[in-house]
Amino acid sequence: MSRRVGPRRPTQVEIAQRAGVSQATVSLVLSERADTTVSEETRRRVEQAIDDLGYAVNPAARALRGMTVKTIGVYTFESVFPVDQRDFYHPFLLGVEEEAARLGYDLLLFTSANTTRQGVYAKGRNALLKADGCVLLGRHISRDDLARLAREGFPFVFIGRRNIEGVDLSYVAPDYVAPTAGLVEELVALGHRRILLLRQTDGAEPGEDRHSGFLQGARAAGLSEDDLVVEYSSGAQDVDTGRVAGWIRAGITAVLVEPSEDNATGSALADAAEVAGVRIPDDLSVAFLGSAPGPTATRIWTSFELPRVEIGRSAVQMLVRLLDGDADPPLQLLVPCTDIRGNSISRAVRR
Amino acid sequence: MSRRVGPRRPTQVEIAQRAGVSQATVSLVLSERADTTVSEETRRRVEQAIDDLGYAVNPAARALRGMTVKTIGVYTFESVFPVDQRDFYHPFLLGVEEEAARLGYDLLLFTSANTTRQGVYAKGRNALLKADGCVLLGRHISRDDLARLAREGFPFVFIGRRNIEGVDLSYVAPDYVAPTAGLVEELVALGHRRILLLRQTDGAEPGEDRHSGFLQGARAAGLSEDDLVVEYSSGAQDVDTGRVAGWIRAGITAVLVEPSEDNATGSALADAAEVAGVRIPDDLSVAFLGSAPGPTATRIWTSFELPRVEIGRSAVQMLVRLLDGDADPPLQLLVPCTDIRGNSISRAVRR
DNA sequence: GCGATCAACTGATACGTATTGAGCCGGGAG
DNA sequence: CTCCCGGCTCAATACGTATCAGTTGATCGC
Repeated sequence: MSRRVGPRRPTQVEIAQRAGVSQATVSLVLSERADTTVSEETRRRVEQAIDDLGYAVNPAARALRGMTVKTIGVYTFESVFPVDQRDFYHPFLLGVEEEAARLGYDLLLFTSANTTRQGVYAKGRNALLKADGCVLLGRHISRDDLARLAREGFPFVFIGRRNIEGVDLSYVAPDYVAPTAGLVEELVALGHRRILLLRQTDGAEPGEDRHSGFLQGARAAGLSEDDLVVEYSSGAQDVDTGRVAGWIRAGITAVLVEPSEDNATGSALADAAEVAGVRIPDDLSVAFLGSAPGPTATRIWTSFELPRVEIGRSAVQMLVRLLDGDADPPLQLLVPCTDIRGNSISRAVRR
Repeated sequence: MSRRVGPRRPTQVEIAQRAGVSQATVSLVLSERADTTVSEETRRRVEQAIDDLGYAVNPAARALRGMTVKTIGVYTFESVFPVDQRDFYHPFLLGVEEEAARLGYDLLLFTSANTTRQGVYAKGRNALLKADGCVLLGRHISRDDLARLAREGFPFVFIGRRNIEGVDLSYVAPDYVAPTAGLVEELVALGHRRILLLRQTDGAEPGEDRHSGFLQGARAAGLSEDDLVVEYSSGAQDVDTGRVAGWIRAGITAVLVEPSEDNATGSALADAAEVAGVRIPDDLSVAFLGSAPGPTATRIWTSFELPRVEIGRSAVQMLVRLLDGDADPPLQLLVPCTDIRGNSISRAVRR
C-alpha cells in the first residue's frame, strides 16, 4: 500500500481561515442539515471561500467519523463486465447499477477478489469494508463467508436464497416454489399423472424450493405420492437415451427439469428423446423450472423466466434500507417469476 | 450522509491489548515492509490476536493517513453495464476491469454522477476523490472538468486524445494518424489522385488526427495539395445523392470517411451512392477512418479497428504508474489500430 | 570498562472531518 | 436590575491508522 501522490487538497481549516470562521462552522455549512443554525452572511462567506479554493470534502475523513460514503459494493466471483452478453449474471448487475444510480450511490466492484480467488476474507481480512454495504452475487460464494459477514454485522444483501443455520441472512431471490407448483397443477389438468422431477445433485436451495413447489403443486392437484418421481442429474452426461426410454417404460408422461448452470441438461434431454424416438410433447411433456435452452425454430420450451433486472434493483433497495437504519436484517424477498408458455407440454397420452 | 450502522469492528488498539504490545507494533506487523524489525515471537502473538478477533484494517483510516486504497475510479457518462453488448464503450471497460483485477485494484464506478448529469464536479465538489485515481471515458466529458482535474493534481488517465492549452493531460488513445496515412498511400498506389476527406464538424482531436494523417500520407505519396479535398459533415442528413454526384463530377475517385458516433454517415453515403448510380468501389473507393458500419452480405468496408480492450488495459497500467509515483503526468500513449481489408476500395478508373 | 551500535519496541502525533457542550451577545420578561 | 432564552459560533474531541523520534537492554569493539 503506497502513499498517495499529488499536491495536498484544501481542507475545512483553510476554508475557515479564508472565511474568518472556525472549522466547525465550515462543517456546519456543508452539512445541510435542517436543525443547524448558521447566519446567512456567514454561510455566504464560507461558500465563497469553498468556491475560491476549490474545496472538496475528504471522503476518507468522513468515513473515519463513521459516516457512510454512498458506495455500494458488488461482490461476485464472475467477471463483472462479462464478455458474453448473455451471461447469466449480467441482468442482475444491470438492475443493481440502475437502482444504485437512481439512489445516488456509486458502485464498488471487487474485481481484485476475483483474481485472488480467496473469497471475501482474502488474506484473512475483510475486503468489503471499503463500501458502506454490499450486494453479493453468485453460486460460488462460500456459506462460511456469508455466515461470518452476517455475524460481524456487515450490511449486505445476497442475491439468491441461502438458508444458514443460526444466521440472519438478507436476500432477494426468485420464487421457484409458486411457479413450479403451478406447472404441476397445469400438467395434472392436462391429464398427467406420473410426473418426474429431475433435480440437480448440488442440493442447493433453488433445488429445494423447486422440490417444495413440486410437492405442493401435486398436493393441491390431488396427486398421490406414488405418482411423483424424483431423480437427480449431475450434468448433461447423466441424461442419455436409455434413461429417457426408461421413463417412458415407467409410465412417466411429464418431466420437470431443474436447469443446470450451462443449460446442458436441457439440450441433452432433447437430444436423447430424439434418438429414443420419444416425441416432445406428444410422448413426453417437458418443462424447465427456470431458464430454458434458447428457443429453436419449432420449439419454445415451457419454462419460466427469472426477473433478474428486477432482483438486482430490489437488492439495492433492500441494502439501502439497511444502511439507512430503516430496518434490521434479515430482510428477505422472493420475487415472482414470469411463466413462459411454450409448446413443449401437451395433453397426456393414454398408453 | 447518514451514520454507518452495525457493531463496531475491532481496532489495532484492541489487537495490541490482547497481544500485550503497543498499537504501533500491530501496525508494523500488518505493514509487511522489509525494513521493519519485529521479533518472530511478537509477530506470532499479534497474528494470533488478529485471527481471534477477526480484525480487518479500516480503509478509511488508512486513506486518511494518505495511503492509497487500491481503488481505481471509472468515470463515464454512458451506462456502465450497457444493455447493448455492441455498445461502443463496452470493450474499453472490459480491458479496464481485466487489468485492474490483474494489478489488484478494485473498480469504483461513478454511476451516481450519470444520473445527476453534473459532470465531475457535481455540486461544486469533486466526486472522484473516493478513488486513488480515475480512468475517464467518453466524448461528453467536459474539457473544463479535465483541465481542472489536471490542475488540482488528481491522478487520472483519459481514454481518447485531448489537447488542452497549458494542461498536462495523461491519455491513451488510438493512433488515427498512421493508419490514415497508410490508407492514403494505398489509394495513391491504386492510381487515385483526387481524394476526399469527409470530416465530422465537431472539430475534436480524432478529426484533427485523421486530417494530419491524410496530409501526411498524401505528402509521402507525392500527391500535390491540389488533389486533396476536405469536406465536412455534421451527420447523415448532410450526405445525399446530390453531394455524391458532385464528388464524381469533381473527379474525386476515393473518399475517406471519419465515422460519426452512430455510424449513420457511412450508411447514408452507401445509400446515396446507390441512388446516384455510383458503384462502390468501381466508381468510387470508400474507406472508413475507424469503425465501419457492420458488414453486409456483399460488402466488407475497408476500415480499421480500434484496439479498445487493449486501450482499456493500457489506461489502467498508466494510471497505476502514476499512482505508484513511477512517473509524472503527462503520460501519453497512442495504440496502433488494425487494418481491415475490405472490398470497398479498388483501382482508380480513368475517366 | 565504556562508548557505540543495534534489535525490538513504544509514545506521541497528524491526517480531516462531524459533533457536542459551552460561551457569547442582545433582547425581552419579570 | 436580574434572569433567561434563542441565535450564533467555537474549542475540543474522537474516529483508526502509519510513521517518526525516541527509549530500552543487550552486544560489540577496543
